[in-house]
Amino acid sequence: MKQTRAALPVAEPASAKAADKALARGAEKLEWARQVCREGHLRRTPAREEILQFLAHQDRPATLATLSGERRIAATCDPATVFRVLQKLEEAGLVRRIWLHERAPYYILLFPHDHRDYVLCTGCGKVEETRLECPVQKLEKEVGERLGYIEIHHELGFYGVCPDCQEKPGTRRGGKKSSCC
Amino acid sequence: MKQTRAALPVAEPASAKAADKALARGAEKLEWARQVCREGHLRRTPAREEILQFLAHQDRPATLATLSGERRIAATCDPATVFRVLQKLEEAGLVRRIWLHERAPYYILLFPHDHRDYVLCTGCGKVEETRLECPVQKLEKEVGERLGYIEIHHELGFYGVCPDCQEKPGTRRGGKKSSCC
DNA sequence: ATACTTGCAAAGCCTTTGCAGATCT
DNA sequence: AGATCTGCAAAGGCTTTGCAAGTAT
Repeated sequence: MKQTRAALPVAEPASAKAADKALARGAEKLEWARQVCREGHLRRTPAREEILQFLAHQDRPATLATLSGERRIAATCDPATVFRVLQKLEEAGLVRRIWLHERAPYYILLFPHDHRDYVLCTGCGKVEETRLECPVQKLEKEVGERLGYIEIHHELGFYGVCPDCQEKPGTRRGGKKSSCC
Repeated sequence: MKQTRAALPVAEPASAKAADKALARGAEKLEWARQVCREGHLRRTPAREEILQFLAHQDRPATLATLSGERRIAATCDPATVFRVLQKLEEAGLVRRIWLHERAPYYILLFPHDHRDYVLCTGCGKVEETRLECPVQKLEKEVGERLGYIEIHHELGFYGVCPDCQEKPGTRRGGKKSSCC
């Protein structure tokens, strides 16, 4: 499943308008992230800047390999640094590590009120976001009350075979993964 | 977070009656699992038998380490065998590998119509089941239709700080994990 | 000036695999 | 007999860390 590790292509926005919007949103996130860094007394370094830029403009979880492999980040710093930057960002509450379907952790930016759920292809490992209303948010409170947990959040992942993989053989459950996407 | 790796204690049923019920359900699952194995022409070996017994009576995901460490399984076979047995069971559709909050995969038995959602403590790593109605099942179809995926399933995990960890220091986000439970 | 960051290289942690011998059907 | 399993030991893949040098404040 090499594909999972390679840089995930950012989905092409449907229109120029949508592209503008996505860019604006990315800029907004980036600004927020810088602000939080400042408040957390994290120094502004090239590595952090590049990583935050990437995360802010990427609407899906990224692995360490994805990040380290991304051209601009790779040109700026070492993979170990990427790891440590993410670690710091996590401590600062900017980033969260989640586990989807691989041994490798995925990282997401925790922009406020920006919860997303994902769909993963069990064939090729592609990750997309559902773009559906998430029905679980309100359940969190209930879980907390019944079991006594606090500071609750959730992660919801859908797993299935994507259209591309459906056309290729050898992609089914338990079989070896294909590399279509 | 050593606790995650050690054998997870099976929750004490509230009453003798509940205990009986849980046992009966475990037996039912075990019978089903054996049946599927037979149909899949998987040989009946001590290792498989022990592992299936454990999974059938355990209502929460178990890691390789948990399984390999369990007394009866450890006495029966080698960790590499546990790994391979689980691999085979996964291919046969009896077991699924899921990723919760650690690099290590968790394994669950896929007893039909037995979907569960979990709550994980970000402090100590404890895993419980929510015992709440899962509202996501019906969303699966929608996700499939919109994005063209087939053979969809989902995994939903809640993350928070459990009651035990709330009493201990150093358990908060980004901090080092405690070992209370 | 000094505390935080980074690169490089090495260490770790678990999973995963090869192979020869044991087992199940 | 013949295909499957298993143990042991070694290989792998990625994350994680130590240390000395570099850099932001």
